[in-house]
Amino acid sequence: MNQKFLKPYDPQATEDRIYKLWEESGFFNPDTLPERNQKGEPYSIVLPPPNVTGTLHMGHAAMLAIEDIMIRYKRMQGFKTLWLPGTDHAAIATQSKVEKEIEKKEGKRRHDLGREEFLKRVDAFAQASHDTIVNQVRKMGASIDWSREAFTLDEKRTRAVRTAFKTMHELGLIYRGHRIVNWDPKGQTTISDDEIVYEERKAKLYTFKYSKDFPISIATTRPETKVGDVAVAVHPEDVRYKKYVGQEFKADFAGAQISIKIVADDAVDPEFGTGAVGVTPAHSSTDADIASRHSLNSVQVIDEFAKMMPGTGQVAGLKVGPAREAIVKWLEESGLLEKTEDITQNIATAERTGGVVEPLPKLQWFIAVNKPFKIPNSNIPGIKSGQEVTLKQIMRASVESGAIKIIPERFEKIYYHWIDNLRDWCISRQIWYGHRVPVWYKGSEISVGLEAPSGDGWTQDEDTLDTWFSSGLWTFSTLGWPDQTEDLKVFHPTAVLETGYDILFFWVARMVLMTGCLIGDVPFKTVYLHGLVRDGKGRKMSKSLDNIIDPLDMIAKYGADATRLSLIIGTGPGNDLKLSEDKVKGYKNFSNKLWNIARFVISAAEGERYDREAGKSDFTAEKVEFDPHFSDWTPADAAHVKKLDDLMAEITKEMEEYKFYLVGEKLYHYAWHEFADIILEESKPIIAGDDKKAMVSRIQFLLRAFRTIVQALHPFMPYVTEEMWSDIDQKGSMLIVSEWPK
RNA sequence: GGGCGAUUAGCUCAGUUGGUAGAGCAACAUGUUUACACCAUGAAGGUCACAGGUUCAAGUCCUGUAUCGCCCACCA
Repeated sequence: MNQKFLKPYDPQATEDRIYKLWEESGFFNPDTLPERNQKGEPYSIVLPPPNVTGTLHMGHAAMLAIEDIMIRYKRMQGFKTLWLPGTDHAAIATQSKVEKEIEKKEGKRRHDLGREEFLKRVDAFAQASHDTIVNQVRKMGASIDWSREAFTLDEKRTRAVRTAFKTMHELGLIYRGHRIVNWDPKGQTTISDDEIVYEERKAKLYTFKYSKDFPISIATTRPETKVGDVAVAVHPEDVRYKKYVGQEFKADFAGAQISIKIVADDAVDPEFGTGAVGVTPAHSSTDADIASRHSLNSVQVIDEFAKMMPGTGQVAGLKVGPAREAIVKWLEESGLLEKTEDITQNIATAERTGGVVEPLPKLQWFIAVNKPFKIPNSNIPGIKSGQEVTLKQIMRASVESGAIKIIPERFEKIYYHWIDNLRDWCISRQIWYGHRVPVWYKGSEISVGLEAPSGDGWTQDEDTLDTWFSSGLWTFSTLGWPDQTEDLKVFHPTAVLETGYDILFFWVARMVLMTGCLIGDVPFKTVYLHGLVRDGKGRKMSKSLDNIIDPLDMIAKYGADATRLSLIIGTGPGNDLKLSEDKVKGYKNFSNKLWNIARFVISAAEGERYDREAGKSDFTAEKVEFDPHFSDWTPADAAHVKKLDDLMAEITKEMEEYKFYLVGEKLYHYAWHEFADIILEESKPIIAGDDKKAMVSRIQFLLRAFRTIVQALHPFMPYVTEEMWSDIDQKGSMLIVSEWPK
């Protein structure tokens, strides 16, 4: 017996060595898998690319553990498996992180460095961050194909992004428009609807009239925007105001000359406030909608720095805050203010910077989600090639038809709800780090393409694309699209997308949109959503709470296998997981338990027998070699075999149902409390006894059961199982490609 | 305002189509016996949030309530 079994299992001395063996074996790469897998059906997963903003956290560790389980399980079953890694440039997140760092160290801002120099700095940061991440992914034991690694901002992906932009522009789905966007004055960029976080804040609701002779009072929480009002909207059936509809009034509002038309619109709730709304088309998308229905013009009164623009009377040049106070003061002094109430309202803030979002009219690029277009080709059930559809319909049909299954199912409802509320997606950003909008201008000419048009005088759009635009292409841009590569043919659509439920809209829905539009297919057949990893008390892990558990720390202390198990057991899909260090520690003990089971089983097979009288053991007894076809079981062993077979059938079914938490727990329980506690204990007298048939039968069973346990546990605990395999299976094969026990 | 989820042993969670409540951890007692003290053996621990209903039978199905959590939303 290998002497290593005489000491407790040491993950530190094992894991890096084993990972190297796997990498050298070529089994991470579908092209160099054994014959059996080459002939197997393709099974592919793309890794949700971690942001190159720093290091991986427990959430990433959980994601890696789950995906590695899926891939290793399918690989053992003989599928042609591909798990494709990559990283995400994460545009605004990375840019602001580097910006903060530079400001802290050098006191400079990005404009002090200039676009080119600043981007060099970001690239350097991204590279360093990338290296850290790759190292962490390896430490987790991820059986991932590094030869196909991708980056959302590398050359190939740039070509994919530009091709996607050009194609969607030609289809009429990408357009440039002057529309109300969510402007983040702090980050100085537009953001999408999904990047808004609503915060509940106390506010004051002011009721007032524009002027003494104005017939209707209105209520607002933002008096400063009222210098941009062009109308007052009332409900068409509201008897109080019916008589005024169609009339127009002029007023001097705190020095600003405004003209207000009374319009009737269904969007107005007659029960709220005074039942009349001051319409500010330039600074509210609701109001912009009302304005467009009544052909009203729009007056912008707030600029990109959240300052009042010229022409706004006495508040011109003030920030919105002071401007609000000034207007309220003016209303009071003029005797126009009728009521001030305290209310709580949801205020829109930018997720990234925390800045209060200012709706502004701006010229930006959008993706039209409600515009019908002829889809060139489609494999999506219910949508025919050449049919007129909208992107929303594609997104809905992909899931409704069952072409995509979301686990857990309840997220399907949430997904539909999101689609129903979806508005055109603003994709241009006023930041530097990212894919530059592939559009060139020369005077009034516009060119959309893969590269600058020939000829002088063309300048490229200054803006970059929302990071989710490139992530949306991820399942196929990583496989070589727009080229019709072999990888694309074989591995797309991917089998499963496994990711956190928090990016269902940001990412999953966008992938469905982009893939449906550009490939005419679904990006994946199954979506498996995992939850958040919280601390032992159920709180989010954060720096300020100082409760962060670092995956690398856990791996160093207890090993990657234990860390992985702790992230799998005790949680189902879509549920948050509470993790404490004790939990990880418990599974470290399990690694060692397996180690000692190996020691017992191997030594028994090798003929070690304890001599009670002598008080010591020797290796003089007959050796028993594992026989996969052995059938001469004693009744007791036949019962054990049956039970083991039943267990395997059960867990194989549960693996297919993605119930990894159950499988992990059942294997843990069987190995420890059935196999070790009961079967091993009762084996001791049988092995040492005189009944040779019973002895052989029992040792055959021990070998068989232990091999099965090790194989079935391999997806969950790859390191310790692989390390033991070479001592269990003397043929020199590797566990990673051994056949899943049925 | 709309929607979703959770509530089962001290803690973390299972509980498949309704059929006498299960695991792990922790705690308790005991013990160094021929794998393992990163251990073993043993015992203990639950009005399945609450109230109704359907049923021969409900943790499971229906209705309602409470508490906690999450998501969505252009009541100015």
